Amino acid sequence: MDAGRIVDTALKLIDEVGIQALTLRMLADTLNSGTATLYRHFNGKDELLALVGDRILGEVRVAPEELEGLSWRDAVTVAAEAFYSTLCRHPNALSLLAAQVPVGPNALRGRERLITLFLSHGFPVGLAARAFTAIGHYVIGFAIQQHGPGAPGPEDQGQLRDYYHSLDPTAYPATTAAADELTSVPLHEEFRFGLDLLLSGLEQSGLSSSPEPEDARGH
Amino acid sequence: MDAGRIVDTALKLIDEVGIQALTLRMLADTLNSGTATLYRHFNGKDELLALVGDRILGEVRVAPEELEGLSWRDAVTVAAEAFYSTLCRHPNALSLLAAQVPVGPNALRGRERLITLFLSHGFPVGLAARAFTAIGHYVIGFAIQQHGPGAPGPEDQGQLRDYYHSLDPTAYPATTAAADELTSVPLHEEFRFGLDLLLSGLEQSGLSSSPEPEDARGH
DNA sequence: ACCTGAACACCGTTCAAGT
DNA sequence: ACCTGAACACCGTTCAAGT
Repeated sequence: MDAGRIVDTALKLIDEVGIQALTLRMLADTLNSGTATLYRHFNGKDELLALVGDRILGEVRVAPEELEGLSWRDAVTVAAEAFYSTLCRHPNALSLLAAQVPVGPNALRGRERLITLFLSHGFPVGLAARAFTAIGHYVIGFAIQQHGPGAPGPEDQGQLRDYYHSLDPTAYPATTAAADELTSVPLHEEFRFGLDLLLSGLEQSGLSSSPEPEDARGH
Repeated sequence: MDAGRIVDTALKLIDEVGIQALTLRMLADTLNSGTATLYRHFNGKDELLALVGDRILGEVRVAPEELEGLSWRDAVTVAAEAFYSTLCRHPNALSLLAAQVPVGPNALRGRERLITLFLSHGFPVGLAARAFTAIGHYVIGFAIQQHGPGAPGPEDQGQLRDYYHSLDPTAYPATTAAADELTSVPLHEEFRFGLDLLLSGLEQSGLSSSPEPEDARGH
């Protein structure tokens, strides 16, 4: 029994039953072992969960060829979309990526690639670092809030709409007026809307300072 | 013993010892009561924690006069800053606001006010709803990732910088080059950077559609 | 009617005892 | 040297028994 198989099994169980329901006994049973054996490979549950978090980041795959010839804006969009769609594949495990600056090997690799992307398109290092932080936080934060445990799934959007509509229109005129718009937009579109806002803002901030608007969109 | 006092005490304990360490026994002891009594007021720990989350949202205070005469961009900035600074006051409780669309009374009040703000400045209802979602998710997502449990506090930024610097510059050229920039920017400034990107993007998206650029900045 | 001591099934973690 | 059964202190939750 190697550490990798334990982490893989833990992620699979979390995907199936949720992170609250994952138990070291359950994990040990699935591996035909005992809980005490797990402690030979990890210092405790927290350390194991951190490795599961990095394991998820390792699933993000963007082939270098995919980004070739793209403008920085299109390239960042492709990378952010790949990141987001990976996170959506593990809604039950998302909370593992909150509440800490990920420093596992896969987190390092992803950070390196995105910062490199900005630098290679002429962003000064300070702007590249802050753009990375803003976009990284946005992607993870959005995924956690829309897909995390307890969040209404696509089929619960209807319930949320009914709830907004059931409010007193005198007390909540704006919310009831926007009820349909708040609940009808597909989550992926909602994600793209905010991402595009960030990138438009970044594009604009570049006009007054340094990053090249060379390599313009659409080829 | 009323429900409000239980929620207040729970939040105080979470602020002090963290959300993982909060125990119903600890909470009951602090209230000079027993755990079974708590179940007379809440269906279980999850329901109690949801109320603590809404209790935090109730701390966000923005006086209507503060927003008077401001451009929509400045008004949204004031509101987002007030929201963010409230969240920063309860770092140990932030995870309560992730992973669900908040629908408590204070969440409703805040949503109503921000959507009203957009509508009153001429945003079409669809754009107002998506702008609300994007900004709300950004504020909460950013706060959780920078201040949540396990996240390095300001004093740990130095440790993170040392860690980035200790990496092999051949394997991680961009990360080591950006190490100082990734760890030296004050968190509040980093928050403002991303918020400004979102608002700039929103401003730009308005130019090609409908929201009035009337009420221009700076008065 | 309202409260609660004591129990229940379960958790993460440890360690002496096995192989 | 590596594994693990059984125990430890603790958790959220329940309910019969108290007032």
